[in-house]
Amino acid sequence: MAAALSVACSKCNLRELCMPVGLSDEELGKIDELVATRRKIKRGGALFRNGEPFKSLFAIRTGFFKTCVTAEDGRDQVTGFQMAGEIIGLDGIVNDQHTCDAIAIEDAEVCVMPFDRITELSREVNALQHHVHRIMSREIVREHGVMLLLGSMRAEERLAAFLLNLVQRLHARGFSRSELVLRMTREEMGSYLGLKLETVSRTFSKFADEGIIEVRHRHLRILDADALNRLVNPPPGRE
Amino acid sequence: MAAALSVACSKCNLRELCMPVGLSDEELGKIDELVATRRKIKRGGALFRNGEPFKSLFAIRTGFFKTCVTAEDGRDQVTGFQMAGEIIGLDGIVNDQHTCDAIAIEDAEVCVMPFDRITELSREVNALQHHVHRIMSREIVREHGVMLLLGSMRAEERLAAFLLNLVQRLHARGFSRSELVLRMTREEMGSYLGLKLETVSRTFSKFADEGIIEVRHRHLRILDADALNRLVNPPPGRE
DNA sequence: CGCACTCTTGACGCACATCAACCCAGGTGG
DNA sequence: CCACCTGGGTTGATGTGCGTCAAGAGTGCG
Repeated sequence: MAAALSVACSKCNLRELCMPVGLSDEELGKIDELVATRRKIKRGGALFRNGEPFKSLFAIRTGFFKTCVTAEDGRDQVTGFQMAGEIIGLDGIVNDQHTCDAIAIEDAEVCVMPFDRITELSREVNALQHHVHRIMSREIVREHGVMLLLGSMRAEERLAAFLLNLVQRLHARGFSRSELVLRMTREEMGSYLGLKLETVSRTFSKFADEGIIEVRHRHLRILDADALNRLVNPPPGRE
Repeated sequence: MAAALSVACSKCNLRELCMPVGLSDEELGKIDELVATRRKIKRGGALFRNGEPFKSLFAIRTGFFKTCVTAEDGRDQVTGFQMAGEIIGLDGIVNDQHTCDAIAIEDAEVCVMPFDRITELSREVNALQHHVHRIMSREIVREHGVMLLLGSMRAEERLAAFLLNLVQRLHARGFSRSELVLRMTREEMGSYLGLKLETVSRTFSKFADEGIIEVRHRHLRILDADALNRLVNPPPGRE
């Protein structure tokens, strides 16, 4: 019943990111049956779209996604950027259909995990059950943070928070703590941050002038992470 | 083991709001053991606070809550308003501690559902398992909507969307489709909507001038729901 | 009755949006 | 290999929606 996959979950180097830890050998064996198949998505392609029936969650193996919701009048809002090891598709569970678009912003590959397999297995494997709960809860908490950002931060603070979050996640995947390649356009960042692309661009330039970062197109180097941190959490003294 | 409660879940008139539907008698009996106890919270009191250990989810029986996250520098952001039948506390699951404050904005009573009972029982009762997933997914989708609102709507659109959402939820609980009492202050609405209280007040006045609503303090009557709808989803023709 | 809190309204300022011109890099085809 | 084109990015000038500051009215609780 286990599909012939190039790499089983139990052997995957992203395991600690998307799977529960501390499983017995028997449980690991079961977990390997979670992933039914893999799917490759070209840059610009959709993993799923608003309105499509929900059947599976997806674990990102390689590549980068954005998710966006679209208002009926066409305005849209990027709700998140997802990278390797992250789970995508949770929005579809409530009504058995997806409520946002997931678009690859670079060539990507995902592990397809049929949701009914997940529910079945999480009745047997407690760690998996807890893991599913944690992933959903984490997403809720992340969105709380975005609401704080959108609701009460200024442009510089938003961008600083965004950059810090990005490098932190990349660092957890073995990349540099100070250097990164922006996978998304200024417009996509702006949409996520509730800003226009010109404002994003200007704010980058301002940070660069102040010696906080170095930007060349999509290559970004953080020179003064403390300065960014101070922007996000203004220093004690004025409130 | 079942606590002596005034009203069992199986007999509760809010059952269809917070519990799964279509249970067998046997399952209903089990569900009745979910609620360990009840807790009353006075207006202004906290159900839980950021940093407190997470043990239970709460189903609101009566009253009204707000949840807010607080940045390290004191800025805070209302992330939602919750009413009877809604579940609160999902943010605590990831790290076994709450990451926001839940404050009663009017005298309230909640059903305390220990999370380990929930996980245990949802291994036996598939409908409960699915229900938990749906509740969390619904919260994620709701927050997507808030992000759209905060990221790309103007003040009037935000307030219109907020009012429509409120009456719709109240209507689902048997209240009027056009008349409501605002349980929260202008400042709390503002925080939720990413606006200052003066802007909220002015926008109310503007709506009233235009004959869309009638406001007297916290009593609000919607005179022209279509006008509000048009604000949220601008009519086809200009985009 | 009086105090504290909430709400309203006005005047003014600013952060960000808008509009517009231009640059740059990469891909394509002759 | 170069000319061209297209999409992404930067930067400046100008506009405006909402924030800020301030004064005062209404409401309800002790």
